[in-house]
Amino acid sequence: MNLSQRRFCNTLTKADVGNKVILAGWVDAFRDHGGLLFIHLRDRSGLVQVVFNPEQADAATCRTAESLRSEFCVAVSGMVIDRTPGTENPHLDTGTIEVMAQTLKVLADSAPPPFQISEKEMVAGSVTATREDVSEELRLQYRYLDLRRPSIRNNMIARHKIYQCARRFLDERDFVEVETPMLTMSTPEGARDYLVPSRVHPHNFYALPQSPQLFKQLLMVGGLERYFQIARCFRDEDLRPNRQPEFTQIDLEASFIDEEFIYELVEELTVRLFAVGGIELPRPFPRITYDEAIDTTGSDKPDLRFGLRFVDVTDIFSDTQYTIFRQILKRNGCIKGINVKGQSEKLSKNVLQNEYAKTIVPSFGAKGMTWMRVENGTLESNIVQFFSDTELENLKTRFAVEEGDVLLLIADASYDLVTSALGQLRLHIANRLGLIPKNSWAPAWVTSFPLFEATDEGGVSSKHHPFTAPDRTDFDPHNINDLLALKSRAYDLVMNGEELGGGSIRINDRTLQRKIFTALGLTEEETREKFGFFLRAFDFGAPPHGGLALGMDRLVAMILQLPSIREVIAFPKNRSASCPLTGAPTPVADKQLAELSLLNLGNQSRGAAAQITDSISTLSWLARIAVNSTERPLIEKAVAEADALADFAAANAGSEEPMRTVAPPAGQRRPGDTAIANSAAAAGELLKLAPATKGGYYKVAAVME
RNA sequence: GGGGACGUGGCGCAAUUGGUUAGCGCACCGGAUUGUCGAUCCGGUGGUUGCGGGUUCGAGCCCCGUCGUCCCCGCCA
Repeated sequence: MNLSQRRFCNTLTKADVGNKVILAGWVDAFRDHGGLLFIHLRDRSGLVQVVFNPEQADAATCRTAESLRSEFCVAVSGMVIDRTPGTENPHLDTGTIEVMAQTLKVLADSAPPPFQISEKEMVAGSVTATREDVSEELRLQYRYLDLRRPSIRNNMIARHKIYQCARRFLDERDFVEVETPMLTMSTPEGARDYLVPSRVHPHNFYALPQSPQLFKQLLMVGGLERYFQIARCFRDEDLRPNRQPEFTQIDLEASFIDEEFIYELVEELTVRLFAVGGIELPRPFPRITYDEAIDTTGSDKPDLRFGLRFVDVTDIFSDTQYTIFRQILKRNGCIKGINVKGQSEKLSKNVLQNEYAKTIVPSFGAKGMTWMRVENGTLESNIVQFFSDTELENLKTRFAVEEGDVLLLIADASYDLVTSALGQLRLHIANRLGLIPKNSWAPAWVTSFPLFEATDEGGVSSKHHPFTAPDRTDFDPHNINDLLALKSRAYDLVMNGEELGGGSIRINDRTLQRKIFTALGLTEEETREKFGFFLRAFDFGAPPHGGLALGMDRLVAMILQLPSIREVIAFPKNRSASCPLTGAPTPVADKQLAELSLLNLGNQSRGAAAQITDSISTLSWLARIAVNSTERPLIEKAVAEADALADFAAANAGSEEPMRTVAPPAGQRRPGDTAIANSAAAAGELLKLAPATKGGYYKVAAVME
């Protein structure tokens, strides 16, 4: 059998009847009727039924066929024939024909798979047929078997088609696909980096890119004008269901363009990508400002598939007698609510008061929730008696209430808290009551983000990244309020309450960039150290440019209407960022560590003195406390004494089990009853050796916090 | 980093709430079976209940620890 001439199972049709074909694939199912024997042969394309009939095939072939088991890899040659009337299988694409086997070759036998690979319900088309629910851990451990399952395999193929669609389109629009380095420089801002130690440069590290951000901007300085890349990105953060430590972005950047160019380009791209999945997106994509999104949905990635928009009712209660509201308003708070139209039957008094007001809404961070139901044309609730007729009438008008409506209000002194809690409540209610229409798609551009957000230390940090252009340049980099009022030329593409991607128009002006770094509290020196190579590029005629990145994993999962991005990634990692298939990450041999200068094996290349020096450097680094030259000999002495004591203890310990503590654990108190401040603290010298300060605070190691 | 849940043959689950020899379905193995397609029928193998301690006459079940997985929050410029 010449396998290179084989046909794909699912491509066989009535037109092939009478032809001899060669097939290869895996045994999906077999049914031995004693003599007559059927198998479903599966390859990448799908299934076809192969029949072994002792009257058609020789005895040896039939004997081999009897030994077949699930997942044996086989090659078959035979004649395509019409199925006898009454034996067609309407649930199989190839159900009107079958292949009468002539020869059979077992290419590889198979151990029983750890879980069922055949998705028989696809064949049966029966509502009662459900695939076994296999734990995802097991699926990932045997991902190569999981990938044989038609649904996962089809996800991979669909992803491929989406990629090719993106490439074709961007090529049409004159974008150049360029690869940027995987081994690059650690950037201090943003998420945690994955670090790669350098063997050639001891104690130096590469970082895996969190995104190609700096490089794609350098490509613009480099005159490529239009760049894209399907780029792998790495972030060492804790995982969430739809987050992976390595993920894929379709990353693009263009010169001499503005926001409108990006909106047009990415809308067209997105529409084409969704069309691959047979989804027609509504156009044009609406735009909503960040402020409006927060004000009406409580989210910067609003789910616009359904209503439940926030209505502000703060002014209605300006003179209220209701104590809770009055106190909140006295503190400059606000009151917002949503009208859940015609759902009072599903939201009983009990559910509203005991579930929502007492449990669910507090879990969203709000202190409480006020609810009112429209019954017989009036507002009913547990606290309605505290409100004046005018207040109630105003509420009815403001929310345009009708019989059966339910009003849910959240009030708090903090605007952010009200919008955040009400936003979560909005989603909770919509999910619970099934208010989100199926098969609906609500793309939107979110624009005019704040450029900065306040940090805990009293400064500001970039909301997007420090290279994002602000909407105006006449700000004072030292005035926090001025900075927080700045908008950025950033934009996010959101769909159905998920962020598909985002980007911005970048800064290409040196002076402005420097001003931004000043605002971020970075000194000239820090800036040079962190971004020197990057800023230098902007001394040489950097063109105006901007771009965007789309999260491909989420995008593909959404197009294929799958809940998890792990279904569209060939070899995903689990929640603890490890790979159940390979076991990565794994320990490595000491020798390997030593070669990377990550471990001192204590060989002849380093003496004992060098080791002490090293451990003091390590301690100093761990504690983030500088050790100056006068202190160093003292600390060396102390460490040496501690080592000696440890050796002495080890030598005299005998067979005693080591103890964690010599004294029973108990609360320890300093003697006396008056507070004593450390004199060094009073003099402001307690942390004078801390190597870095920011916003008037000392930076200390996480272990000290 | 904080909180919650789970862990029982290869897989998915049960075990009347601490009481016989830990059951069931699928898978697997053997046999029967010439039109099945979730084939069917008959028979069979397979478990130190994640691991380590403890309480008890007795632990799958209770307690402590540990490992692993999942969910929520923090985190994710």
